[in-house]
Amino acid sequence: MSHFGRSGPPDIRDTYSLLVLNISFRTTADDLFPLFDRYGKVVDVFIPRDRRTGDSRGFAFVRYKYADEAQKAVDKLDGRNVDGRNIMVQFAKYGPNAEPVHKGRIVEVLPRTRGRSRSRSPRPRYRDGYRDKVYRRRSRSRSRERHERDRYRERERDYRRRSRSRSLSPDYYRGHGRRSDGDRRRSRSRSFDSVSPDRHSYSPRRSPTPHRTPPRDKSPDKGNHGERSPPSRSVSPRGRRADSRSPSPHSSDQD
DNA sequence: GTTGAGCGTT
Repeated sequence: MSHFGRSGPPDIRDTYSLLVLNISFRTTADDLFPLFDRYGKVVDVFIPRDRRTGDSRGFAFVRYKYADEAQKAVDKLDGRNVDGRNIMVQFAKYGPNAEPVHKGRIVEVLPRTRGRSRSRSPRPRYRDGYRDKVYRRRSRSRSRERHERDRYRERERDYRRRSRSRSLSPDYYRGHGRRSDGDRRRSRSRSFDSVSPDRHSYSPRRSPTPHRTPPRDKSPDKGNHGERSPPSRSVSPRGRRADSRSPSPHSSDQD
């Protein structure tokens, strides 16, 4: 993977994750590591990739050991041109396990409310004017949507596979599940039978569709047996020999 | 050969 030869997350006990966006598709973790390691102790650099193609998704996660170094890297590497692309470095908002992240650090969720939980105002953790350069375009690429949907679909598929099939609600089959062709065909046939029973009740021996004239040039057994007729005279009753022959009929008429 | 908003893995 994009790790340092280690499988899975190395250690996220006290690491600060930075989200690096707008990176090139060919930028690897090895390319970002020396760049980010210059501003602090980089614990791990991870670049999510597609499980099918294996291509980078265009963003990476850089985990620092200290918050101050991470902040410095954000302030320094944010907007820096890397591999011909201006990257956007910011603190990760969500952890790998969908856990809330505060300042790049995974917030420890306490099972029990500590005393009285005072409601804190959702003040922006970022400095003023920071999000001004994070705004993106409205339109998105359709190809990305397809990838995202595939990812989610794959994730759902994996979840379904692990989960019990009996737990699936009937609504799932009603919405996504597709009836077999037999049921659908039967349903449609019944509908047609109810609407117009005379339309589709045609005798099999009867041929409502007359056989179209078969190609004459392709049926040698039609009547050409024994008598060979030159295609330049007998055939083509309409008289299109001009096309069959040379574009100069008056010239070849001599022969 | 392409794409370009976003939040992560054995």
